[in-house]
Amino acid sequence: MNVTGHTSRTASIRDVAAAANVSYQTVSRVINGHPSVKPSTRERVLAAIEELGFRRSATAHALASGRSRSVTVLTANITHHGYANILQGIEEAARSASYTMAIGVLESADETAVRADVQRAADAGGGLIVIAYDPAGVRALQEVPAGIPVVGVVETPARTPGGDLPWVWTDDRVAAYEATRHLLSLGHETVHYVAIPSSTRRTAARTAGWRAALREAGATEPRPVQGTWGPAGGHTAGRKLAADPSVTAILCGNDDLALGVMRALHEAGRGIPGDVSVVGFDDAPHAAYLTPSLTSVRQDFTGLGRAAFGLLHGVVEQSAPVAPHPVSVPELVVRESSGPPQSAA
Amino acid sequence: MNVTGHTSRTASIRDVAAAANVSYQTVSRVINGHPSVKPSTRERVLAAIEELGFRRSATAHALASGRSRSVTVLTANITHHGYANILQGIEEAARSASYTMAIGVLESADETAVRADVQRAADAGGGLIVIAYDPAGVRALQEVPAGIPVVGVVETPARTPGGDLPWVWTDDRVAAYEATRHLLSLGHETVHYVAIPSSTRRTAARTAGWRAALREAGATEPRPVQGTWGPAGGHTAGRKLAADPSVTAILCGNDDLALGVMRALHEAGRGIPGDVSVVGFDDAPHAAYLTPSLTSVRQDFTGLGRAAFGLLHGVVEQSAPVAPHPVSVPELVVRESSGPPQSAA
DNA sequence: CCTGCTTGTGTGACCGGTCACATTCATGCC
DNA sequence: GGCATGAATGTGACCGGTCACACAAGCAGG
Repeated sequence: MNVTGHTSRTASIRDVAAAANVSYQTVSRVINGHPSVKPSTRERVLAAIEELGFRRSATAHALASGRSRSVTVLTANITHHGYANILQGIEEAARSASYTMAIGVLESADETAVRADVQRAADAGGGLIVIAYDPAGVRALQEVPAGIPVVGVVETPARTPGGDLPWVWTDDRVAAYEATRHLLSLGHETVHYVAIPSSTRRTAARTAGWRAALREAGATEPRPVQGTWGPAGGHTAGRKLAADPSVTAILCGNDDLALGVMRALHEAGRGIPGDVSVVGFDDAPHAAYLTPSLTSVRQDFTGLGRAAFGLLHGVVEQSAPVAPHPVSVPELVVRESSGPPQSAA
Repeated sequence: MNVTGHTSRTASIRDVAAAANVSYQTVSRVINGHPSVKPSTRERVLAAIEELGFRRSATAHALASGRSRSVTVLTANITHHGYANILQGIEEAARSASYTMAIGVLESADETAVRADVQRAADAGGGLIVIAYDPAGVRALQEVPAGIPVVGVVETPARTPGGDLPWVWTDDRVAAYEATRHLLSLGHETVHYVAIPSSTRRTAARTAGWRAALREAGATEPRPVQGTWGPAGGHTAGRKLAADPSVTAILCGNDDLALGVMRALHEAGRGIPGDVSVVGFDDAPHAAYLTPSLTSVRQDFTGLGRAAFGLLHGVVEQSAPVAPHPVSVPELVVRESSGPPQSAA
């Protein structure tokens, strides 16, 4: 509110200086909390600031100081559970560090498109966080020009080619391994897997963990069924699996996929977990409320986002040592959708 | 990639000028596509730009020109279906207008907290879009200082107090009305309602539409049950409703709420839609894949987001006339979760 | 041939801050 | 008393662009 009635335009540092009868530099000192300003002067300046409704321009500050106090997050998606919660975590951490968060959505994995997106993000000036869970993200991470501080949220850490990269991740491999072991230990002969689209064909962490558990148990290794991110993909995959009576246990790359699979099984008249056990991934909010409730692997995406920002902050302020690290250990939450196979029941 | 091997620091307009042997102003003309530059000169400048890897600083551009080409979206949530898809729509539209999208999450509805958030967003310089579906958002919308271009995504348009405000919304009232009529026409005596937290106690559009349909049909009007945004709240509400055998039809403020309600009904041994019909709201991706699949009201949140940006763009460039408007008409999607009451079956 | 307009280009100021350095004045110490 | 020292404040340049205007050259018309 402007009590005096008319605010022509936002007041600048020099306007304040004039009003307080000091130099602009003194005003700068006051707003930056510099110690050597006489208390009486400070008072005067603060009064002028208040009176003129002065607010320091973030743009000018960024230009002059070189520090922009902003992060741009590059991601191929913002609506799915995992992505959205990572964003949430980044925002939380950013806000408490007085940073601003911008978002750039990678619409296509096409090389030139991604390059353009990365450039736009880089032009913004601040640091970058790239969610590299998919081909578009992976490519974006590669495409970031040198010299720009960047942190990657990745599926699997690379085998550190040239030193440590500022990356964060969760241990999906172990998570999938545990989930698969859970099903095997219930007595299932083997476990089928409906995969999320992965960042790179070869190193899908979840697939690897699943496979490792099967191999270790000497179980047969079915071909993973390729899914999408949403329930529709799960439904399609589920229909195929439902047609095969030998299938008694299915691990899904995420909870939406699991939902679609469960629906397909239901439509095919197969009971859960009576005929087929289903396990999801991520423990999205709805997993616990499905009928049957869904056994899943809980992931701390928000914490992952916070960690990503923390790492970036360290890089930018080059205070903290930059070390990549996984965040929390995923935790298996057993619910109604998984049980022993019928023959063993 | 830098083929020459070493990029000291990002080249400025004057570096390019020196390399091309022209004045910085000519470089400025080239990058802005000004017509009166001799083709040969333009070539030379472009070559220099390419060679030095010059990219115009968005910060400096914003400061000097006064236009920042950025939107900041203020919202209390980014993970729920509706909010996330609005963001998605805004981003799409923003990207195609070469705008940048920043997000500020309103953590609390507390007045001073909201004010601080709004200030931070305003300091960024660009336009503002406020999602005012909840108390925090509504307050934020009020708190935006005059002179800053802002568009509100609101639940219900105000009865235009002082002229038209730049707002967008969907017609939730009609949507809830239709959904309620659907249930009544199936033969239900009345319809219970589990509400989402609304922006203001009095003018919840969904509640109003529901109530209008009941009144029109001469049905009794049960007290709406207050829910939250997530399935947990629906579960709590559902337990109460499940305990009342007279309840045969429930309308839920969103699909997550409906999920929780369905779970509670199931736990209480009540069949859907045999004993109780359930209708959701928003038609989230999982609605179609639940068992039973959920009757819901489809909302075009992405389109709403795009419209919001379009309106803001019009305000900022003051080209298009600024008129508030609802976007699409919500559409009822009937699925398995709603049917005639048992007595009528 | 001079005026007048267009095309192509350069100069200086400015956007709203920060930074490095200069200056003034009051002390403290020898 | 003279001088180094630190506190308090001011000055000019600069960050990387844009804007308003000046200016030179080319070509038309009178």
